[in-house]
Amino acid sequence: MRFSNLFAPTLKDDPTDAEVVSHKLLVRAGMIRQVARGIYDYLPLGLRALRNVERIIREEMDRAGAQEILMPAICPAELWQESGRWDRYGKDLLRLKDRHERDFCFGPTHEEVVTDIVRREIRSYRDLPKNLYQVQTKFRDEIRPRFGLLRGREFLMKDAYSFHVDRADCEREYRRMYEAYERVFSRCGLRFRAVEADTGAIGGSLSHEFQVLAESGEDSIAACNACSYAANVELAALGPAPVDALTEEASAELRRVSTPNRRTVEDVSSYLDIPADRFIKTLIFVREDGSPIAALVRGDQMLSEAKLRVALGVPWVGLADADVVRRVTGASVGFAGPVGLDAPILADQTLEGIRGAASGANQDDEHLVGVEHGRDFGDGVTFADLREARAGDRCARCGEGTYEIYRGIEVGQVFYLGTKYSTALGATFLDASGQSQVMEMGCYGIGVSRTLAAAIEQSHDENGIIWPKPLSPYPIEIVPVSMNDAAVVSAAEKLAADLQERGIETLVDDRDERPGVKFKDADLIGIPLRVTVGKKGLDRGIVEVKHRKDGTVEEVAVGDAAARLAERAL
RNA sequence: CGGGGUGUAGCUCAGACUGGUAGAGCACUGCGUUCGGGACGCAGGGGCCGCAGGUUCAAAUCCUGUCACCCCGACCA
Repeated sequence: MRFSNLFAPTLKDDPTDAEVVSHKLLVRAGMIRQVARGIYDYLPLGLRALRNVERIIREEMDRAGAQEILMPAICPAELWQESGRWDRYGKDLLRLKDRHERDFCFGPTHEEVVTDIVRREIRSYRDLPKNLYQVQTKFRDEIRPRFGLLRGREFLMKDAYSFHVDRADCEREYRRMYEAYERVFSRCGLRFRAVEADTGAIGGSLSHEFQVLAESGEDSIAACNACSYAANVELAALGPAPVDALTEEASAELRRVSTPNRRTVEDVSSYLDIPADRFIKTLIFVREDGSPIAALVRGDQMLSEAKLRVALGVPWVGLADADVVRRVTGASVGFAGPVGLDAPILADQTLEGIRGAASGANQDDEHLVGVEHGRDFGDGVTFADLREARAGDRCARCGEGTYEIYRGIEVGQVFYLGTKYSTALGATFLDASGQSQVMEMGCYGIGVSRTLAAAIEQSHDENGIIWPKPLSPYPIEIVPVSMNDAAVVSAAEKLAADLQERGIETLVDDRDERPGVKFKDADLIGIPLRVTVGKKGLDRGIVEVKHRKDGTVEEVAVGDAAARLAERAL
């Protein structure tokens, strides 16, 4: 490809609306342009890189035995009503009406549609298992799209769904997909970690996320420094042992103290001069049916909603609004406490046996001090692992190591779904004995466009993108230093032709620009190998090969260049 | 949805407080000089100052509304 002909409008300045580096660089390098909030054009270079991610995914999915299909982007409401998600999915679901006023949605995920295909066509255990995948544009009307391709509303996703005769077979496929994902992300040149994950709105009971390690990531993951266990912090298992000896605090008299308008742990802590870890933080939640529940964690800890859901065995909980809080506690938000509270209470296990603690008094502008588990509250309290893991917390899996916390960008997730959708939609088969059985399902997603952005988050410098070789729009860029020097131009063109003969497509910067301009753009665009063809080199019979990654330059004899480059480009 | 911010040339931004001929740098066009890390000179082109109302002799500037985009929060593969 000749640069003079390429549609790659590069920019010198960072666009003001971009915050993270992948967004800035993708725009500056002329690879994407925003069309609307969270919706982007892919220009030629960006699209080529995106296609590379797709290609790797397809190769590994096919290798793992999955089959590609393509489902509609626009899906009829009926299927979503059948699974119950039409009402439950919320505003992320973009709903549309056709000219006949029939309801449709732009598919944010395709469990319903794929399950519908399978229930209509598969009747026998002999037809199972099946793993069907697609690479498709999805739309989720996110509350707050941001970070360019990392959290768009429209995005490219690979989603796969597998169907099985029993759980064991489904778990076998789960492992196969897990391994396929490891290959995909390794081939993309990413540093990543597979972590145990929450199953969220999709449902199911076993799940791993594939997290690309990057400071700009929106997820926090906890990884044990002694064993192989890693999990999203909202789920990372913590042991029952208290992190410090709260129970050794002397028993104290229960007293009521005035705390006018001090609602947060921080406020009350500084007002009463009691450290935050001596507080029992009481959060009121409601379940799907509206029934309230109180969740207790220490004042210096963060409650994990995911862990609370798991402990309750429910798919959803939400923080109660002010009215519910008043009804349950008799006070406004900020003064809830476990003593005398008339609601089921779940408490983090580190609170078991706590003494001399402070908590809300269930009365406006008052707190209690000297609170003691067992003496002042405890009846009907269930202890569970409810808090978010922090750096230094002991790993509950091995009991040896402690957690280190990393930021991650979730680029893929695998789920064991069980029979949630197959039951709702009636995807059944006849087993060997002629009995009707419900299919076991798994689902497996990769954010294709997000993976592209994640690669840049992880691989760039102050001058621009540094593409991992397998993702680069072109393997090699050739830069003739001057277009006015016939020898330079013809050497560059001959090299491009020789490489083309070897099946390697190059980007040749044939623009009549000053060398500095071409070098800057080459760095920005980030192609891994840059061949500089200049008079100085040609006089000595060499061209220069510069590695984008580390800036090293090697001189290669003109005659050997094509062969040498062909080796390196592959 | 709540809080904050910004909309002026393709990009980055001045101008607004104090109303009076719409600006700079980069980019773009032409000519010339230059040519190994974002050159220089000369001459040009390019604007419904987000949109709609209002105030005024006069509005980019003041007022009201509205739309878009960005940030923080709640939410989320």
